[in-house]
Amino acid sequence: MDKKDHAFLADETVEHVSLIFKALADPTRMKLLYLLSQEECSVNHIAEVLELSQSAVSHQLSLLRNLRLVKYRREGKTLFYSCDDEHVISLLKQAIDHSEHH
Amino acid sequence: MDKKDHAFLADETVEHVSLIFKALADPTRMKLLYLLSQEECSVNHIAEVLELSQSAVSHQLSLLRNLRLVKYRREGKTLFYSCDDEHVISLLKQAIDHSEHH
DNA sequence: AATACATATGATCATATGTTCATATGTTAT
DNA sequence: ATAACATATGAACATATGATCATATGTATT
Repeated sequence: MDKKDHAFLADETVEHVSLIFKALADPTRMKLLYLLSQEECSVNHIAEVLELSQSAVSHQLSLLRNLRLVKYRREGKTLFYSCDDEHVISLLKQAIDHSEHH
Repeated sequence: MDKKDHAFLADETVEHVSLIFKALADPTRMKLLYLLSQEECSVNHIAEVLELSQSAVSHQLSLLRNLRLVKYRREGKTLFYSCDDEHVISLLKQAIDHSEHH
């Protein structure tokens, strides 16, 4: 096929999909999203469960918020985070299933 | 949920899925895999179509080969690469479709 | 065997990424 | 208002990553 005849992806699309996959590709964020796909969590709870510093969790949540992959609600001093993109969770779970079944 | 009660992902699974998503997350590799999902290509053809150096393409193909995401056949001096993991292509196409339709 | 062509590979370098540390912000209770 | 708690944020640092350059390998042709 000639270059000119090719079905190209829009740069915008490539960039956006790249950001989503980068978000999923980091082990910390993957575990974090997987955890949030199971239950709504406070920042401290995430830190405890995943054995990470509060700061590390908060930085990662900031990145995931910017991509609108997570949302939160406040209850007193505590913020409860949850997933905000079912499609991305679906991609993650498909990849996990596939990997687990070789 | 208590930490001990949690459905954890195996480290092995996390690592493997991370490698797959990392492969998909780089714009160059994403375009490369998308191209190969449409047609079998020689290394030089990929380089021309994607406007990359032969070396850059070869390095990326090496990474994709190690992950068994691509395979190749030889015809004389030329190597023809193609996709070797339909499931990963499916993940990529889902992400692209979702991104294109907002 | 010598040359040309297609591809692969190692080293180097600049940039991106994730963590930590210190500190700031926001909320509640006293 | 102050103290205590929960979370966020900026700077600094170490590691990972992707491109390039130079060169090596493998194949076909003469």
